[in-house]
Amino acid sequence: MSGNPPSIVLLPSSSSAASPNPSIQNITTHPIVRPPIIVHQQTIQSPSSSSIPFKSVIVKPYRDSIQQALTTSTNVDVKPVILHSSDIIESHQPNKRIALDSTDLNNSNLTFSAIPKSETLTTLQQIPSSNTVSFATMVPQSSSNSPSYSTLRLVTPSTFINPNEISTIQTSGQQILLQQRGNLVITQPLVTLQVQQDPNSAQKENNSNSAHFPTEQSNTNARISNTDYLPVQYQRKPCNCTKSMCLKLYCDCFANGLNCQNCACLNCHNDARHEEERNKAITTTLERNPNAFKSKMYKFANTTVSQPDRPLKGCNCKKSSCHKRYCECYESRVPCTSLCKCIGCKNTEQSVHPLNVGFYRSGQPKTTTQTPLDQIPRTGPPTETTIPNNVFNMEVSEALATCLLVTGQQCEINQTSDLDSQHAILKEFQRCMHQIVQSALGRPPSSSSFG
DNA sequence: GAGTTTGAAACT
DNA sequence: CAGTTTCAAACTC
Repeated sequence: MSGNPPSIVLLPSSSSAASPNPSIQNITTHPIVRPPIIVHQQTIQSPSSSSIPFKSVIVKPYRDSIQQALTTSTNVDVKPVILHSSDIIESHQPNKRIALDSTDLNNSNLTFSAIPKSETLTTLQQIPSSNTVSFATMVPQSSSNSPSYSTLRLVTPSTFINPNEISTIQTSGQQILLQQRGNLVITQPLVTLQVQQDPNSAQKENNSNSAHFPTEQSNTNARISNTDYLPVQYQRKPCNCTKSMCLKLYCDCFANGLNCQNCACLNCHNDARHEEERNKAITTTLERNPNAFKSKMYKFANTTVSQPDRPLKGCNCKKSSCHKRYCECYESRVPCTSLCKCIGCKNTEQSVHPLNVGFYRSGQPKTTTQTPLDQIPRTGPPTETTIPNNVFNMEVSEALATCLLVTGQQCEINQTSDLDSQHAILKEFQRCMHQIVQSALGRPPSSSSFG
């Protein structure tokens, strides 16, 4: 498509009046979906710069991030979406995923920007990039006049990119989904928007909005297509509810604050078509359980102060020894705590996944060979010299490994010498570690580069 | 794939 | 609040 890139303007969900411009479809945000969660913000220079280091690490766990996005306070402005009539929205392809490597991130226009509280508008734009691959860019609208904007820190990039799958904005009935679903960006629940049709042309059911934002594709990008390389825990499991209409917490989709998509459920009301009913159910559920839709298990280990990321409840297992996925603690890969009422528990700090061992270690190093990390005191809240014990969870470990793999692959592609490759990987490791620690300390990572 | 087991959520 | 029922997922065969 030629002309201006399509843009989506997020406006408060309350201002759902039809646009005065008849050529514009009005779309309001999903009532419970908040703006993209910003784990850390970084002010960077103009998005036109191709040297922006977009690749970063989100320390927050996937689930927690989503839930925080869904339940976070409303003090950030949310604006409805405005689609230009000329915009084309691609039909929804639920399992479509996109993964990008660091080159793509560094060379593309892909950024996810924070909406500073002072900002009133945020624009979601799709900008054709110089290499003919389009990415979604979400920038404060004022950025056109401003030399800087805030950037959402992205989870580390995954390995491959399939140019055929670079369609960043999709619809599912009344939903627009931004689906960069590598293990780098968890945007779907964060930028799930509900379409509200122009009243003049509204039909009772919004079925198959088949337009799509055009996606320029590069045939020169010969990377491997693979939609299923994501770790299982990053992939959304379709629910199979038959009786709950997917409006009870039994339904994982509902419990995670997501609409059902590509699920095998029967009589599903957990979708945009039943928004009213769904909202009612959410209200009811929250009345009954104010902690619903929040992460139950995630916690900062070894901290005594109450904080939002501590587990909100414990499990109640009797027969599984807390070693089956029935156990929510086990499934969340956290050891059972004093909050649990389980019997015969074997899900202790000593028995968690090896990759999480460092995570729940209670100050006793496993070996006598201490690393500098081992010497970091592990009690109390994070300070200048300490970090929370749960920094190196599975997600972060995998993200770190992926970063290093990507770096290695790039060296291979560039036919870098072994020595230089080693150097590059070490530098990447250093950079990741720095970011992880910075994130753990609750600071925006420094923008200075290591190289 | 069907049936059973399990534990969370819902209900009383 | 405690006991029971319902539910969907995990598990077993």
